[in-house]
Amino acid sequence: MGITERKEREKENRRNEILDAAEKVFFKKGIDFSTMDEVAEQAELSKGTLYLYFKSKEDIRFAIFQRGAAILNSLMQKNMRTLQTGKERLISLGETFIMFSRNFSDYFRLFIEIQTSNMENLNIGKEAFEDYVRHQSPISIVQRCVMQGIQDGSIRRDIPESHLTSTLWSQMLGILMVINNHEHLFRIFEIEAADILRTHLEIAQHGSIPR
Amino acid sequence: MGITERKEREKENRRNEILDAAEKVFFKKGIDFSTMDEVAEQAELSKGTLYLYFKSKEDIRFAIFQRGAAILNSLMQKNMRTLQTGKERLISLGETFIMFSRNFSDYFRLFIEIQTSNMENLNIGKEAFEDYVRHQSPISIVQRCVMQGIQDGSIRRDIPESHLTSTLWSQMLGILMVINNHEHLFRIFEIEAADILRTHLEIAQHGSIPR
DNA sequence: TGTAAAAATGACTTATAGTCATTTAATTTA
DNA sequence: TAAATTAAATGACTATAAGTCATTTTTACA
Repeated sequence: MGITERKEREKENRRNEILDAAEKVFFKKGIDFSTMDEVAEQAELSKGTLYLYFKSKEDIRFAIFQRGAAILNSLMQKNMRTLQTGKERLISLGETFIMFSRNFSDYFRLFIEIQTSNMENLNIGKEAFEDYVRHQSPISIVQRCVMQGIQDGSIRRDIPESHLTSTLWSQMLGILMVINNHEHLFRIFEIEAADILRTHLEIAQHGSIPR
Repeated sequence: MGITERKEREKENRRNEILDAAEKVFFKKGIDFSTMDEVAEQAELSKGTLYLYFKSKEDIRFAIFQRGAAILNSLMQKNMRTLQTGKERLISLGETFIMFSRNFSDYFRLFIEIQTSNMENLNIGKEAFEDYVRHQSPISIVQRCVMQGIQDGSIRRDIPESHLTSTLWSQMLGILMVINNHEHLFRIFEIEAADILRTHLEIAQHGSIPR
């Protein structure tokens, strides 16, 4: 029964073609200023067909986000590999983010947009979301690093691992968010993205009060 | 010539009536699920009139945000007053945020939504935005505390004040954002909002690596 | 009380996400 | 292989809601 398999493959391909088209359109004009008709035209399909493969415009957006998240994920895994301590690995995660924001700026912007929106009421399939959290979300990597750091003594052991993980992750998200869409702060404070990132890594390690 | 003044007062009142109505509608159903027609009906005005007082739906949303920001601002000022060091005052700012999120949850949610959106392309008047940044935004209070803390020795002096300010502010925003709209993290990690806040204050002071 | 200016109205325009009855293509069956 | 069944694709259509503007109503004032 090779037909069912071929059909499945073709369906997957069509899905990816639609995502390719949507990426082209969305990244060029911005998602909010792009229409489903434009995506359909770029994909050389009718609009109705888009809705056979995706539940909604937001569903497409989330699928593109997942592509970016997968890239980020593998970058993190790779950059971490040679490092020893949990602390070193956590720092490398931060640096990977910076690299990602430079080399994949479209994906990065979308990543931050999705992460900073209320994920509870995204109009997307539950499965897609569950899949992301379990397999692509960087927070699971952060968690592993924190656990390791607590083990190897490079991270404080007097704070519960879950508290530390979610706090470090949240702080980092805040930093990325500001870098991504609060350019006015840079103007007002006359600082650069790199300053804020460096300072964040410093404070997350050593705190802001004198030793 | 008391007439011009009365007219001005009436205009201001009308504006506030519209905001009252919009708050009622928006906070009840959620902004995205509320229509301008509903706001008009609640305000007992026609839709066209709304647009004589506000540029757009987003402009109304931003004006409501400003109301909340003004409340938050005065709470911060008040709670800070009796405290001595910059460090103590910074901590009190964090606690005020928590209090605000509990006692003014609708304003808080909107505050986070606006702060975490890309403020550059909000469809609002430049003046409204400038006014906010200059007079209501909590970041200016943070900055004063940081400066004071550096002076009085309760905050590290080896990091430029502007870097420290924007970093601490960004971290706090990230924490608030996650608390506000990443409930799934709480489920997955089995933690509470209070845990993450407490941990954040601890790390922002003393860092995450062992002393 | 007549007129000019200001404020308010709501029917209308515009824009776009999402639907669904219909058509076209592929696959199975007799 | 022709007919029948199933799957895929279409695009005109619907629904919704933001924002506009010619017209009407109200107010100010001579």
